[in-house]
Amino acid sequence: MPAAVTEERNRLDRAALLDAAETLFYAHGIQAVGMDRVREASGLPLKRIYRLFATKEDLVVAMLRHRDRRWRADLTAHVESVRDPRARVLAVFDWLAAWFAEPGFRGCAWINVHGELGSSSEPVLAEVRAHKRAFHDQLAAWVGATGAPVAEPVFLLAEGAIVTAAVTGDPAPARHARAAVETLLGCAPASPA
Amino acid sequence: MPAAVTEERNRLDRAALLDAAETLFYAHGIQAVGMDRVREASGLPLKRIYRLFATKEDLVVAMLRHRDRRWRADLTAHVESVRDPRARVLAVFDWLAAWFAEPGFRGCAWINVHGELGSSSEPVLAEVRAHKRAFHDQLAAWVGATGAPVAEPVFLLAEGAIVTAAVTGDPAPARHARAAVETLLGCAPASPA
DNA sequence: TGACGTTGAGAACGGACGTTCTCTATCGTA
DNA sequence: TACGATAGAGAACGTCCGTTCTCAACGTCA
Repeated sequence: MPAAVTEERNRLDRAALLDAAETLFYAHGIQAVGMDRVREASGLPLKRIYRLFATKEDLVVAMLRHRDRRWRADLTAHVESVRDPRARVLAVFDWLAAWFAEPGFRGCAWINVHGELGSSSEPVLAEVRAHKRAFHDQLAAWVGATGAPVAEPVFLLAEGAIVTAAVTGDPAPARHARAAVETLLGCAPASPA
Repeated sequence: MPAAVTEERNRLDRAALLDAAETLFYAHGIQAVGMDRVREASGLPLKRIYRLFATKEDLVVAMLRHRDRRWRADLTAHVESVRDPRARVLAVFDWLAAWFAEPGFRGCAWINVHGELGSSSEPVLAEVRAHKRAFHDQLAAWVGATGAPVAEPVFLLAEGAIVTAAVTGDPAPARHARAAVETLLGCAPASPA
């Protein structure tokens, strides 16, 4: 069998596996989902799964990276379809509002996994921090383009809206955060610490 | 044995058990801590534990309620030692900053447990929502006393600061949130949606 | 065609979990 | 002192987990 064909098959199986793992782990948490359910959902034999990822921890890390790429690409596509810098920042919160209203929304996958596993897995913790830093830096760049020095509070409002929408099951926090961001962008306060 | 003595013993054992459970569950998560570790840490025989709480889920719910009482009482004591309404709201974020800097800080116990168990346990979910609503309402009362209609964003900034401090391990979000709250309290915007 | 490396399907393994049971010791009461 | 209910210590039970192993089927190349 040509190596190129094997490679292509691995690529497709990896994608199917990561999609199945993401759906299950996001919906139920990591420890509540056994590898057998991942096998069942992905349609891949357990042996192949373990050849693609040596341990469940490896699969979790890869799943988080997979989700990170898609999540940030979707957000960026939505936000950067807008031209005006202030409107861009507000568009972040419109995107959040739409996300919160999706069926099956269960908050931030990275915050959830951090709450569940804590610091018991160094690679997972690193992945969580990498995602949050990437989101923070991206948001800070969009806020920076408006000239208002309010990147930190805008980030905190986004994070607060995500966890609050998750816990309450109500998408309203996106509206509240958006209104506050409008105020902050318009206030031009002395630069914060 | 007089009933009163038995009652008193149960009360003391319950308190020791809830303290031990809180420490373990907060540090490592719910599913990662077996009942045997709770027994070891509390010094109580397994049989007595199961007479006080019929299932692990019952223990988790009671532990969350126990922590809720202490957490909100500590916060309230700190905040209400201040007189000026605006200073009271800012004192919330000073208290958060001190909490974030404590050794062993691992974020909000209720958000963590929600992320871990999701909606797989109805009683736990209810306890999480009850805590968040109580904190929200308390904070809204303090913000309301300043006359500024910014209860929602102040709450979201607090939540965002808690999760961000937990994930990054850095207490700085408390300062950033505090600075933003000062701005919001001073801005007097048109009342938000 | 025939030998062989690799695969798929699922059983098997070792351990951990929540919960219950056994057995002995203890204590209050007569 | 003798007895019955209760408590403590920990073994035991049934289940589930992550991971590995077995074994039959298959496709590939001499």
